[in-house]
Amino acid sequence: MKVIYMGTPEFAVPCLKALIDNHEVAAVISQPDKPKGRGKKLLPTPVKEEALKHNIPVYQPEKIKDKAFIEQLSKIDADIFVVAAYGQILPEAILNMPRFGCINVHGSLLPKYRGAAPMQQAVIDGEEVTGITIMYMEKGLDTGDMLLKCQVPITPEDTYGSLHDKMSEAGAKLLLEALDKIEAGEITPEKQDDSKATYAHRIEKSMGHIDWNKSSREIINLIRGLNPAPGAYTFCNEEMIKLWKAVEVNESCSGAPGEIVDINPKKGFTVKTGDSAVLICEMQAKGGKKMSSPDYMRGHALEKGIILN
RNA sequence: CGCGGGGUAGAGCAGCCUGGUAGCUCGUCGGGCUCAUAACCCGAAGGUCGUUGGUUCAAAUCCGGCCCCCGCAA
Repeated sequence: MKVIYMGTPEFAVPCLKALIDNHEVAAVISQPDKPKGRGKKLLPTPVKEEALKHNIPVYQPEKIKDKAFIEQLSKIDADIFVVAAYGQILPEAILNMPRFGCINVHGSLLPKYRGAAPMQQAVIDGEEVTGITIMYMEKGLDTGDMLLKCQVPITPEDTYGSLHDKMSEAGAKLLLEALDKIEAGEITPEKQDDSKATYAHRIEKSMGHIDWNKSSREIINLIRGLNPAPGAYTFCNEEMIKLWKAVEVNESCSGAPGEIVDINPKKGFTVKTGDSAVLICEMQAKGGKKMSSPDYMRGHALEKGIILN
């Protein structure tokens, strides 16, 4: 089929690759390059970069609602639009444009986790399974009729990062299947049960501030869900440290939530939580890179009784 | 020209302001001690102090250029 693809971040790259290998990608739409990173350098989006490798025309409208741009799109006369983490809301003029409509690759099992950060939220919530939904797009946010789903398990070791990689691959596979079925006319859209809908809002950095009164499970899941970005953090002697990996310690121990209750030069240090305690495995101090907590302790004096907050 | 921190032994850090013998914790190797330990004691190896110019009798330290890493902000 002749498709127009709309996507922006790394997550949307495997889908684009799959489309290039199996269909005709007439154009790629991605968010405008923005000054990113330390020097304020203008960086292409991952999807744009991939498209350019294959000499596919890339459009980066500031606002996709722009009338002139919409007209340009219609001239391409694509069969279907495929959207994956594009980052802008499509106006109805676009939704109604292609013969087979607009479909979206979404990182959750709808109607659960509609919204911008479904994968992070699933890990933060301690879910054991999530998945991909391919759906028709309509006016509402992630409310369209569902076409195809596949499950992706979340292991206890998974982080947002590792889940993201599995999901983007699963999404690409499912997308191809969906396109084949749509073309063959052998797919039945299924309505979402709006009463079961939940929303995963955009992740903000402040969400990473650890509340040590919470349970060990909740804290560990937060750390997992925000790894590798933007990271869960706490303050130690007024200085922010990011925590990248922690495991629960079962032995009961006394102390206030946030208090360092054990120091082990080989394993790391242990912090009291609301219900038990967690051993910090990997962390990062300001200006430094990620390191194991025993490495950190070699150069920084940590003692029992210090309160993290 | 967005703001800031940093590059010193295999790892993590101190030393720099106030130039003058390369230091700490850990690891490694060798030896000793103990029923035992995140053990303890003795000894050893391991560094062109990111790179490159400059100042100086003398530069990890002061000054300039460059490379790389990281936090914030976006």
